[in-house]
Amino acid sequence: MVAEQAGDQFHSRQNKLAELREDGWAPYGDKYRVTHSSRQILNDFEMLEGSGVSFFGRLMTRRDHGKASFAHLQDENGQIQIYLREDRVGHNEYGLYQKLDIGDIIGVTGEVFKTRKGEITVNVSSFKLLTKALRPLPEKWHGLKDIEMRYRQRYIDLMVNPESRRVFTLRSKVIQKMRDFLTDRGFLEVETPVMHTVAGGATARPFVTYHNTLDIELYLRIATELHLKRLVVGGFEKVFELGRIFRNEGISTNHNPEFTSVEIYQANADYEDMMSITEEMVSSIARDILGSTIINYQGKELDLTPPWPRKYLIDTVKELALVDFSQINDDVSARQVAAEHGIEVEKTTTRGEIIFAFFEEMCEKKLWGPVFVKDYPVEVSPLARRCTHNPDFTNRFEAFLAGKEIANAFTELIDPLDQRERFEQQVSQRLAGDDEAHMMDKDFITALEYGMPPTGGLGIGVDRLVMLLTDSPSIRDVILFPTMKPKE
RNA sequence: GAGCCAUUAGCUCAGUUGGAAGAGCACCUGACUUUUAAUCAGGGUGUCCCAGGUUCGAGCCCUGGAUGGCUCACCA
Repeated sequence: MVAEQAGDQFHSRQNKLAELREDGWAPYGDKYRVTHSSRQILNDFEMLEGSGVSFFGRLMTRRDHGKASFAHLQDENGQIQIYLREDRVGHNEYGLYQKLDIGDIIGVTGEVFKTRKGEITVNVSSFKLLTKALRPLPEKWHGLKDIEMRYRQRYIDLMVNPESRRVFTLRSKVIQKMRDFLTDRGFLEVETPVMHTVAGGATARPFVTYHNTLDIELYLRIATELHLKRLVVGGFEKVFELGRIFRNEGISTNHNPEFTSVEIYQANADYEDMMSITEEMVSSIARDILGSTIINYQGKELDLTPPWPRKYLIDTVKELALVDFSQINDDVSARQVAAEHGIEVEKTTTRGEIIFAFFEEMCEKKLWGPVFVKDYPVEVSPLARRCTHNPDFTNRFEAFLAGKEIANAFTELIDPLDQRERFEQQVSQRLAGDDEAHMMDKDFITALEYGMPPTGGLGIGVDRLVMLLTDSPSIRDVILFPTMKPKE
């Protein structure tokens, strides 16, 4: 026997792989005929005790006792113990078993029983190696803690950290419930382009790409809004799109360059209707998945039970930033107040932008919520309808949960002339150097000129909602493969 | 982009004042037919993130860099 390469479990396993092949075992096998999963065996033990079962899983632990051995096999939903004896499986197969490593995937067949200590176990009559693992698993007791490796090599995280599997299973259920909630209410799920010639629907910097044969630059979408509204123009009265959007901006515990949003549009509706949808959808998802509308996030309680309070943005600023903008009615005095509070302004900054800046900088994080903050300044809401009795503000709201903005919605702006002016305002900001300002979308204006019914629209940040429901502190904990810099 | 922190064995981590690189699990050798963080006997398997520097001597001190985390900035 060749001496082991010192210190290298990878090479040790490669040697075993070669030995297995020499001995005629196939280290990468065909599918195994299974009858049960680990969970089914554990759940139906009363019924299955004494009868034969077949299942497969990854070898996670083993306790060898000479001519017998205990081990745990893990499949998608759990682990179950197996018991092997040489006099049962045969000398040859037991020899194979002794060459197995933790991490290998095997299929087993045997009878269900309970050990002296009371653990449901399968007494193996035969087994088959399905997949040889060449790399060792992280430690069985502490799991994989290295955050960087958990993100970069999520497959290891999923193998050894049940909590991680729970988070992503729950994420999937949240999205499923969202779909059910909307389709049950007559919303039509649609798919609109991911590659845009004009990146619109939000104030954000887009990713730019290039189409060879068309010889044009294309943008990855920063929102689904403008295409969905075109569909409302076209006559679809209730639509939604659940999908990935991309923003070429900073990365933080609340921002990933690609993330998932759901946007919902309903004809002949307004932002009050969108508030109802938001609070009903979020609370019903929590109730269905977590069993309660009162959840815990990072050690604090968050009561999602509807109705959620509604507060005017200007009142929120008055309350939390202690500035009463109802008494400050022109740009000049607003800029003066901003300067007094250390909020940066330029000569052209307007009262509305300053009110919004006060809100973002001094109020948002204090909003544990849930709360709907409503009626935003028109300058920062270029796609929202103006309030009937105050054209400086719009019928827009954002929903805050645990200090995070999770929804943004408005009564949509359907007046094509006003929309054109708003775009022109954005374009002039863009020319002045604001590369996050909106671009002119002429076709969208044309669509509005054909006539869009009064419409309510809503966008929800799915990742942030999943963070709340899974009690995850970072958005990277709820995205399977978060954006990372290459290591080398 | 800035500040702070982290990076040591496959994994989780210790490493004192600058003086011969450690533990547990994993792994390797052997024993063991109901164990379960199995046990028992033996074995340390390492680019101390990278590159320089100071020093008789650097995991430790200094400079620069990489990646990650947190905070801030940025950002619907």
